[in-house]
Amino acid sequence: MTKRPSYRIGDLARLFGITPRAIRYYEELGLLYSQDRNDGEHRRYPERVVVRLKRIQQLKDYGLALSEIAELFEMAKLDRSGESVRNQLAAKYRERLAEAARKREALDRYMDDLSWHIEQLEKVTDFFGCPGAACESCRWFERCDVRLVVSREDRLDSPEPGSERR
Amino acid sequence: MTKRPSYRIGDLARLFGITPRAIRYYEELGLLYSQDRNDGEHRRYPERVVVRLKRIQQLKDYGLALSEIAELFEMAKLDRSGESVRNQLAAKYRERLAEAARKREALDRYMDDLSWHIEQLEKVTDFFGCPGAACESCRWFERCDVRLVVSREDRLDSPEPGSERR
DNA sequence: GGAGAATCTGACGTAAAGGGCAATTTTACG
DNA sequence: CGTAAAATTGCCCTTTACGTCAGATTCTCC
Repeated sequence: MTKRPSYRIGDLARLFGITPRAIRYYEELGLLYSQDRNDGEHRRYPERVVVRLKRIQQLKDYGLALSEIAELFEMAKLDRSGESVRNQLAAKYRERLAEAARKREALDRYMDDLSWHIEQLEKVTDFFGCPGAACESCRWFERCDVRLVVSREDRLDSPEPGSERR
Repeated sequence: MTKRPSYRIGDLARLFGITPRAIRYYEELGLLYSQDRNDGEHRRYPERVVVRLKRIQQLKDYGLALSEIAELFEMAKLDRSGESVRNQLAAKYRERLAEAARKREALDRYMDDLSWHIEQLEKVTDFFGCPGAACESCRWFERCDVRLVVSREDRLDSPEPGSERR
């Protein structure tokens, strides 16, 4: 009967800035285990779960879904040496890293595009003439991707869709 | 009765690499309008919607939710001059840009972190001893965030949670 | 032992952007 | 005209990570 300190669900929730519901959910998914208890008794968590929760948060932050985290933990149970867990985890990390790199590039392009559009919005005086008549004199014409899809004689896009004016 | 060419839903779908369902959904959200028709008739879209769809895809790519795109279009209807639409759009874009910048920074930190963890995984031999005994001699100790939360005498986290072995 | 706080279980709800039927109709083509 | 392809409406389903009750029970503290 070692009187090791144990946590109540609310303590953990506060400690990690999450709700009890989330913790129960993790437990439901098998990411976490509370100590044995009988029906209706409040959960008690050993200190270990603090590490677990921290790890869950880490992995979550690194973009793993809870199901993936569960897999890793499952694997860890079967693999006392830690060898394949480590490999798997490293693989996942590398995967995420590559993905992050892609995202970064996309983000860069995105920002570049946004900047361009902002600039354009500031300079283009005839908003509804774009795409349309304004294209003729548009200095962005070559970069414009709307143009590609639009035939010369098309007019304004915006006002009144199928509307009454004819 | 000008016989202007009009699109069928499937044409548009193919043209934009989306499904007819998606197009109907856009229409349902008021992002798109087809020409008047009676019950059960197939939808016909004027050429204009090609521009619309292109724009929707652009805005979507730029991270706007469909609801936001709808807002913009709504605004455009009320504002023939295009002035406030332009401002609003520019504001949204700037917002997205700032957000993207934040994301980029976060992404950089994230990648840095991931790299570190990968490196660590490759070097740390005692996976389950981390955090735990291995902390004493861990060369990453200072960067470790698990340590912050773990008391000295805590042991392995991974194998067997509340388990049978004692 | 009693008040009040914390927690329990169970079930349903949410958001976003469509996906996937199914039964029926419309349209295009030869 | 007959068929086959394409569309129609309506409605429920999906995913993820919880949120949000509600009513009952348990814990803590005085």
